[in-house]
Amino acid sequence: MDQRKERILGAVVSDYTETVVPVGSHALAARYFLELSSATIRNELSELVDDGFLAQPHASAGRIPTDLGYRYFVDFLLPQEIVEPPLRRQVRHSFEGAAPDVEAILELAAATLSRLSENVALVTGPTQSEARLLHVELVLVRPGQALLIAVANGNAVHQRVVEVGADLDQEALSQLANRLTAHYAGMSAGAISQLAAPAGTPAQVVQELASGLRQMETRASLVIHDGVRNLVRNPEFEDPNRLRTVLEVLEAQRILAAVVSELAPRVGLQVVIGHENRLQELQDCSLVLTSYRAGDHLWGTLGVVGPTRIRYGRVAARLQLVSQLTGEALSRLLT
Amino acid sequence: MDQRKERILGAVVSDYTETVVPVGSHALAARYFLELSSATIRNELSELVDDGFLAQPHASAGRIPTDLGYRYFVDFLLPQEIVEPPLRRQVRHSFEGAAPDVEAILELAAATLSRLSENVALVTGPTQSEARLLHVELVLVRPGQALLIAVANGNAVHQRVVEVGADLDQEALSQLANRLTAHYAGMSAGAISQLAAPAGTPAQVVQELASGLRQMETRASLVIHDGVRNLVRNPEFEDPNRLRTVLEVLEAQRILAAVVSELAPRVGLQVVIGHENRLQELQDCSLVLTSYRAGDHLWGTLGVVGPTRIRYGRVAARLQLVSQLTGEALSRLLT
DNA sequence: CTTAGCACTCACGGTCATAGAGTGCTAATT
DNA sequence: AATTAGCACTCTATGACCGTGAGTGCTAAG
Repeated sequence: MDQRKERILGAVVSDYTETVVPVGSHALAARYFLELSSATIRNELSELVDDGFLAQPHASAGRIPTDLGYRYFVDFLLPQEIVEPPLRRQVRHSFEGAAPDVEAILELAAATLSRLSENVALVTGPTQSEARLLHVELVLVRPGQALLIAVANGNAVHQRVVEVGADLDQEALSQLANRLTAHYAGMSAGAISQLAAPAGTPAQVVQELASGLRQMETRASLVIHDGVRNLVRNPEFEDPNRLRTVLEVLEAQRILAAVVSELAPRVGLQVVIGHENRLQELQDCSLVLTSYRAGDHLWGTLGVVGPTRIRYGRVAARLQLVSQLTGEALSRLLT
Repeated sequence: MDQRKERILGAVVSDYTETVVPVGSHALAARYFLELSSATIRNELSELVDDGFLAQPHASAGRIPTDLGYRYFVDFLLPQEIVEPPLRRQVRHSFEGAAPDVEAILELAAATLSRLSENVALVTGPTQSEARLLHVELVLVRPGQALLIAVANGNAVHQRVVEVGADLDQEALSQLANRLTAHYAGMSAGAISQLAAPAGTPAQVVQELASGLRQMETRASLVIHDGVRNLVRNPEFEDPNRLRTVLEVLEAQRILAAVVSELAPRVGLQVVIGHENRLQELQDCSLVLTSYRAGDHLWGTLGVVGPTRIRYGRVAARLQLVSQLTGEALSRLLT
């Protein structure tokens, strides 16, 4: 793969990405290679097809990149784009004005990312490597039932109604909660389930403390998405069946969570192109993923879903901006 | 509007609803009116067009109902459908197995409703006519900052980091929380903001208590939706622009919340057909809305969005089933 | 009031021809 | 040896044309 071939591949990718029209030798010569004739470019194109980087929709059409072509482009030719400073400022500003609430920040991230990427944005909730119990509270809601509130580091709160002895009044519950706080403070889910509970603690309470902490650790099962409206603008999704296939995945929380968590990069950028997706339903799509981090132990995934001809360079730059701002916003809130 | 005309209108609505093909006099005669000739039906159809209940896509095509036609159908001709017992049982069963968590139940409701209606489902969070404070807790997260936790009736919990005096330790915070609980217990947001706070209470805490309660009262601003994948199956949304228009509303939380809360029926069924929608973007859609209630003071809205030729009878029946089960599930959890 | 009959309308689908973009190959050029 | 001009060929997209058939409205008879 010599340099000229790379330039041509790059030109085809850029051009097709913007126009969504198969690009021919003539157009290339005119738009990108004033110094070459269309015949020369034809020869190169022909070889790029042989090598699997390009394809022809039909014999007398221009070329479009294959998934392999995009892969090469992403791995070796990706232009380092930057987010225009005015846009950058504007986005930063909107994150600074975000409501101090985890959900609100995640939603802002999704909305912003879908706007900036002009595609579908995915955001997972923050995952904590190890949630530690800070505080326990029990509030009587009716005889025999109390609302258990567990607070962990990172301001995570878990609540659940539990059964308690019918003879316990609010006074007794508060005392019990204080004992539990003293007993378990600073512990993780594993430690809690191993340590014997203080005398008189209802069984369900301890169970719920541990499982609550575990839930806090894996809020990543929550995947929010935004920007489906952008998807339908792409000519490749004019076919209702294709669109439906993708929508089915996007709306299936579990599947989506599995896909994202399988791919989630701890650091840096992860790009999955078309057929590289394990999920058949996503084989017309590309994913661009990265992670945000808030503090040392808290992190989540941010991603963009679009057609394989998505503008990788631009999307990557904007994704990284949003990831950084999301991390910062959550840090301010949680640590 | 005599009875025969009504029958014909009903037949056109039913037929078009199922086939999505303009229905002609001949087809009507053959399928629904064996005793009448197509010529007679033609005369009636022609009058129904004059009256505004039907329309013709073009001069030599069959008839399709207008919004007014659907309105008449819904108001006077709607068949009382019932949900088939096996389906009913199956749905009831899935609600019985729902996780004891408000969000989980609402999501189950949305998923179920979109499946049963074969359209887009909308669900708002429960609104409380008047939230009353049950319990206050303050947890030190770092010097000068504490996590304020307010518990109201209906197991509603609000949390927020607030600024407190840097000299307060956890001990002092707990005492303060106890005083606040004693001081404000049983009060609504309005009452709290009027009553003077106990000495030594940081200003932000009282403010936050009141605004937290108000937020609990109006969790209706949360509207979740599911089943967009069903939307693209409808031939009327094959046009990407139409689809996009609707998607833009569905993805705009605020707008959607405004639409739903404006229409939300306190009781019974509310149907909005095509142009009856205030929002221009929804003029190709119909909404079918009802409310669910959990206990005496807690209620929310459930709805279906589909094309104007949605099967009103069937959707209404299924919507009411889901509404009932949602209410029951939330009641079990919250009261 | 209903219906048979009839002329008329119009979308739909198929065929056909044309235009134009694009290719691959060959031979000439540098 | 690489590049390019030239040319024949391929294939799609577009638009014109036309027959078919579903459906209508109107009229006159039952």
